[in-house]
Amino acid sequence: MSFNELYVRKSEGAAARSRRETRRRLIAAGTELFARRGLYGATSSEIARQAGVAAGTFYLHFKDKQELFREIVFAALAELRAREDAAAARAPDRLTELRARYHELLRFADENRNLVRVLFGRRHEAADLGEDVLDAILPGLEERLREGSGSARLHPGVAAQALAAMVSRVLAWWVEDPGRASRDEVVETLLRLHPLVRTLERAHPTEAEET
Amino acid sequence: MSFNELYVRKSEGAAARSRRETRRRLIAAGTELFARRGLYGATSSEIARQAGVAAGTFYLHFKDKQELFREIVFAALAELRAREDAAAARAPDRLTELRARYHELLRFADENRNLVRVLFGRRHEAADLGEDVLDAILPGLEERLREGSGSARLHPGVAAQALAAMVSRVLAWWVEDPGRASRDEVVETLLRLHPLVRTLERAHPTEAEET
Amino acid sequence: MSFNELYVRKSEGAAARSRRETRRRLIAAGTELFARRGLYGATSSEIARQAGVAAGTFYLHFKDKQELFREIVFAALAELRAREDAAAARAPDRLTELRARYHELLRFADENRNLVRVLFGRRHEAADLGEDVLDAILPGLEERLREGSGSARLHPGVAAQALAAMVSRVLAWWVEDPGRASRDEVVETLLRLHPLVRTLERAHPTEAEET
Amino acid sequence: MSFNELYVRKSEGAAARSRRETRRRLIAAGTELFARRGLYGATSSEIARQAGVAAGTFYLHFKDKQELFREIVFAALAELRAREDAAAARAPDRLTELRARYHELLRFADENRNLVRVLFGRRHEAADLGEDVLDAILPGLEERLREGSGSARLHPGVAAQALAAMVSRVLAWWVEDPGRASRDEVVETLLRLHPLVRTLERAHPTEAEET
DNA sequence: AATGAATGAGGGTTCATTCAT
DNA sequence: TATGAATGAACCCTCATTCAT
Repeated sequence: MSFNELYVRKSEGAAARSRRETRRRLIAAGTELFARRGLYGATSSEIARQAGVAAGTFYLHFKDKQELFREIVFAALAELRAREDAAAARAPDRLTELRARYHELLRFADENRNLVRVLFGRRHEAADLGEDVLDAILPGLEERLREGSGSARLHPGVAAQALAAMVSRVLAWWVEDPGRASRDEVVETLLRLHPLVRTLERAHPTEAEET
Repeated sequence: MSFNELYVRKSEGAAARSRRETRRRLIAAGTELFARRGLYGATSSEIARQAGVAAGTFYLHFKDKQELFREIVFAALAELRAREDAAAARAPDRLTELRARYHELLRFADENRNLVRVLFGRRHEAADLGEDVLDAILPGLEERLREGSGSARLHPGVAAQALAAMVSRVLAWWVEDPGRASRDEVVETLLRLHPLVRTLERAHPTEAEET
Repeated sequence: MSFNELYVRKSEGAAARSRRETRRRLIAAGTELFARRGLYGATSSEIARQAGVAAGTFYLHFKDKQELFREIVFAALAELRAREDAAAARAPDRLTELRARYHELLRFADENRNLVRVLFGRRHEAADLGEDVLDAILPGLEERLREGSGSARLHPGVAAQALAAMVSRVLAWWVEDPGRASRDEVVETLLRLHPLVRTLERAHPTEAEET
Repeated sequence: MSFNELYVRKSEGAAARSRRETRRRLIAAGTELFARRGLYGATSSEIARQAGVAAGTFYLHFKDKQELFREIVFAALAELRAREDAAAARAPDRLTELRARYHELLRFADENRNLVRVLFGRRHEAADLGEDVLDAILPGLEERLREGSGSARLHPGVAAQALAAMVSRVLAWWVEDPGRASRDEVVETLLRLHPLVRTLERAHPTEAEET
């Protein structure tokens, strides 16, 4: 029995490993192809082929094309958020924190261009998914804006939409050709455009203004 | 001959009028259906049906689905621009001009919700088209930013992307439910977030700041 | 205008005629293939090919495979019923009427072997459809049995099921090879097995019994 | 050697027992799923899963899906026949025997509703199998009818088909909802409809007629 | 110019079956 | 003997587009 068990265990391990590897390759292939051709343009068969597996194998790992897409998007979002939070944790004040977040964001984008294209690029076919992604981001954004906006004439809902769009588009634009602007230029420009930085600038004019 | 000519002319006129009318209806139907279902979701046959013509007629007026889409998008853009310029012409200074432009933009959006959805809504399947649209808008934007940004730490390319994204998204968000914010709130928030207004504010702090 | 109308009319007529013809051929091909391979075994493409049209054309005429199947089955049922009723109308008494119905049924079956195979053959994949077909037949059957059964120990529901099964199977069996029994033999055997004929026989023993 | 032999035997015994158990569970799962979803609707993987084994295991026990289906059907048929014969053995005359057979049949059907659905229910996808099943039943039936029908105007082939269909359909109908008719009602109705009972009734009018 | 029936390539998806472990 | 990941053929169906009328 222990023999059998061992055999079974080993076998399961190999199978499971193979399965995970296949899944990983499907996700990688999906990320690239979705980025290149969009949700509609990419076909499940092509993704499978690029992953080096048969067409049917796709459906052993994902219920349908949408599911792979979701998976890719949310995994990316989660990683991004984690990295941003880690970068933010070390910041002494809010302006520094924001700058750190943006730097991290740019670094992440640079390392995951395909992902950025899928997430924020034109050809935003995320369809229903788009809702979910934004619903996951916007409320927090709005909240922070509401807290921080003070007496300013800023409508938090409007500002949240504006901010989210601004950042996501700049990102998508930048990864298309990072030579267009240095990381610092992008970060500093985004900072200047951030609704709350105006307030921060007032509080610490020397730091933000004197360049 | 002149008789015949007259007849032909008249006949051509009627045919041409009928043709133009068919085209107009196809564009109207396309606008609505693209807005409702997106570029991929809307089918050429459905557009034809909604326009009250046969499926094949579609292709007498447009090379393919993309062409109708282009047509709709650029016609809308042109009208929008004309109205904005008209509104801007009467402004005494740049802040007032910008405010007038935004107000006109919001009015236009309110009157053409479907168009806004097609142009800027999620499900931005404009695909290759998106490039063209933005290429048509962004250079001017960038130019103006370059002129106006003065010594500020703003990268014009980045800021142009940010601005375009900000405005287009806020528009798309607002037309989904105009009750979310008053027209004034939207305009004023967008103004506050505009890269150049910060500079303007500095120049004329009383006007923009004291509310 | 009358010219145009005429043209249009003629054109519509030709198109409509062509359409009807295509539909007719799809139905014919479907009847044969469903009979030969069953609902699952027959493929929409094969039906289209056999009808001499492209695969997609199938779906211009029928929502899906099931719909063609339904169409075939109910059209056949309707025709059968009409012919039976016509045959029955001339009968002076119930036994004669029933005999006439059975004779007409056999004649119909002989002329439409494929249809009989589809309707009653083994490989009864009519699935949900089967319900509808039987629901269309059984209630009337049961009603007549209830009226006619008199004091006999017959449960009308059971007898209705039995009768429907008996007739439909015999039909399917017979058309497989009509040489197995003469039309008269089939009719007379079915008559002898009919629940109500026993009663009738009792009433008029001479007519039904003395052979 | 005898030691070794013993060991091998014991080991084989355990393996064989396990194998038989797996097979038993596949058959049980197959019976249920074929009844619920039909031959096409049930998938080999689903049957394996319900049996608690891996997909591949299915094919260690059965050449293919059809084979399991055959197995189920013929095993059921054999059991049914055995029970019927046992019940019939105690009968003093043919009418009593037939009544006993029918009662046993109903009892069996009630206890094995899934089986009845597989065997005789609509969605008769037994396909080629159907032939075999009926070929196994009908000849005997026909023979008995030939013997018993005496001078009556009954074609034995026709009557055999009719009888088989009648009984199998009534069974399938009844197990769907046994509340539709009592066991006695079903049996008595079937008896009245049996080709030979007419003759029997003539012979023993008191028993069969006077109720 | 308009019609609308027809085309046919191509997509997503399923599932019976195989085979390395 | 059992596992279960993988295969890949096959199917249903959609729709942009063509073309005879």
